[in-house]
Amino acid sequence: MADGANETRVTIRTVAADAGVSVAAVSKVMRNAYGVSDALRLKVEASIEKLGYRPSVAARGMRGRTFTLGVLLVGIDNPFLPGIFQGIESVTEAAGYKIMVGVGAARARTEVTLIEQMIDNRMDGLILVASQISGATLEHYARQIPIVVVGHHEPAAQGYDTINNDDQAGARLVVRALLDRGYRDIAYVTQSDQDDHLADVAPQREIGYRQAMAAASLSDRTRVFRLPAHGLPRTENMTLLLTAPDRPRAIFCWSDLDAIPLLSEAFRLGIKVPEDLAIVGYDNSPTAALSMVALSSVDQDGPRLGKLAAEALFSRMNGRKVAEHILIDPSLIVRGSV
Amino acid sequence: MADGANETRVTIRTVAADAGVSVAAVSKVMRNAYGVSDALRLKVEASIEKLGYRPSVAARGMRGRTFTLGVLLVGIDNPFLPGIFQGIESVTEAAGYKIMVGVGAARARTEVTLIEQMIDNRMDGLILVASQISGATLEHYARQIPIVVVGHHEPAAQGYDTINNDDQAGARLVVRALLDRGYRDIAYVTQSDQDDHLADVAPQREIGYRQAMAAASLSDRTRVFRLPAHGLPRTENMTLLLTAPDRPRAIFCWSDLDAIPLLSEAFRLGIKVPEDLAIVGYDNSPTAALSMVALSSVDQDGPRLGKLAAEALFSRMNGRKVAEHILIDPSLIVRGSV
DNA sequence: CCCGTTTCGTGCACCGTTCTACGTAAATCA
DNA sequence: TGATTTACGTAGAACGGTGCACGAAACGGG
Repeated sequence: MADGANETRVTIRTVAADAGVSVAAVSKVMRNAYGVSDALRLKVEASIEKLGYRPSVAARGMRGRTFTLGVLLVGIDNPFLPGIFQGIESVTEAAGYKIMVGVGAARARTEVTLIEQMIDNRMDGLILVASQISGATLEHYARQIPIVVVGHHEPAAQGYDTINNDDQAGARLVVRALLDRGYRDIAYVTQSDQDDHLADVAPQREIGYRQAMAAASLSDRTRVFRLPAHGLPRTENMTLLLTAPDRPRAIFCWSDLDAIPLLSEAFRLGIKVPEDLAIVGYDNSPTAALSMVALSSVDQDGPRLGKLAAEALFSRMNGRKVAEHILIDPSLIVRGSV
Repeated sequence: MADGANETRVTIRTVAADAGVSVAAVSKVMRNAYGVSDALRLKVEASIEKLGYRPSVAARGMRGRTFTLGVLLVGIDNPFLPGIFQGIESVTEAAGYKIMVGVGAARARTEVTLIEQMIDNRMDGLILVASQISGATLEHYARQIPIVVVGHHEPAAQGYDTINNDDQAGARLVVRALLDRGYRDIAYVTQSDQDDHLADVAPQREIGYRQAMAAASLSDRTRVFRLPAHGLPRTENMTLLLTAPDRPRAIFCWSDLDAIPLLSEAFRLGIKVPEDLAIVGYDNSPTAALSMVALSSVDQDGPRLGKLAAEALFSRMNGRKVAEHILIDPSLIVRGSV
């Protein structure tokens, strides 16, 4: 079976033969290791250039490092991923590391498979973004490969690092901004997932929401709506929420991912924003910034999160054993929706 | 240097020792190769299960296949990628293949590096989505690994397959719909890239636009605006275009990626859509479907494209040598913007 | 009962790297 | 000048699998 394409590959041996040196010498040049004369280096580099030699990552991974990092993303269409990804890249590119991406589809099962896949591919380290995987499972894999987690709160974790924006603080920011503008009837809209960990961002934001409401002595006005995570009923539930007689005066939505459809649905129903209903989201997605959307949203500075994550991973790969848990401050971007 | 995590890995030898058989026997079981008794298989499978053994993709890749496909995406924030990706996954998952993603950032240089990266990682095949790489370069890599290209027209390519929606037809669809509604002063807005291949989708759509205008004897009304590909001047150019005294009456924009910001800018400037200006995009992104955006757009059925691409790749991996070039029909989704 | 086939399991030579250990020649020091 | 270093380059054993070639045992037909 299977070939479909072939052309004998240029290996380290081909180069060694061409340059008239040993395989080990070529290897040394590649890794710019100690004990290589300029003459040898030049000879080998010339052959490499001439033959277009590239070392096999697979083979290399069997002994040394692969200079490749794995990045596991929840999905491909989440608005806050591009920023984080870019932040990661800015660091890894400078360090000469390559990135391989896995797309987890927000299913823990898939994510686990991908992590194993990346370990099996001998990546040097892993960054998990908004992973659904439980803390215990993470500890398990963290024993096999350096791991840094973004968008998943596990402040007591020993084996891996976590980098997050302070979701609770972000939520408090939102509630306080709404209170400042005179809103009292503020509800929180969140996703309800079957396997909902407290570690996920949505529950964290809920905590912040409750804290801020309590601080304003509005605990009794606290209301939380949970949207089903998958399927069509999601939109229907939004419509229900928006057309209910006791519709809240202001909604803080866990993510732009839901805040934007919610806003759209409000628009369709002729509900005026913010005159009839104020809405605030989270993640400050590009769509929120569009002038006809103008959704206020919390910005968690994805590029910075990504950068910190990559740096943490590198320091961990270089031997740091004690876990690091970083929390950065989010900021609220106010637009027409409040 | 570097370890940060370790725990001696379960290898094929560990399993062999545990099951009391040879390494080769375990390998045979893994590959369900010929010549394995049920007794042996059971013994080995029990050990695999017990030890939680997973074969190393890297090691395996040095001789056999890795059962991993590489998918190269232009970027991470392009609205038409999720659909394609999902289509690919639907096929590969069923076939028991894993997917590893590379993100090309729309730079040919980066993309080339990623392709090599994937070849070096011994992926069994590659799907390139909206790649910027030239046909000649693709032929080169296609000799090393089976390749299928999506969103890049190269109908004469010999070494690899192309799967596309008919961009010319999609553009004609748009122009005809606008003509039907009485618009005559129809302009095309495209991105202008330094290395602009005719193979890319934007020039293809331009061809379709010109064809349809010519067919309506409106060649003299044909106008094409080119937005710079990178940097801030992009938005400024949009503003310029929208505030020009001879602003077109209708705009067909090469992609929602630009059509949506354009629409947003029009909104900000108080230009009424469609009363003062009609806009149509391409890719039918989720944002276009929002009720306050309501952008008409061409749908190219990403999931179908992805599915076809994956199927083509499999058939190529199974030995097909003659290239396949598939073109599917796009459809126009009409919304409030025309 | 003998001999040619199958069937099953094993030994071993790869695959393309890395890296330790070692030999040799040149450079440095006393 | 002889004894040490130091610098350079090379063998060769890993790494974790695959898959060919081979031998032994079981099978089956005449």
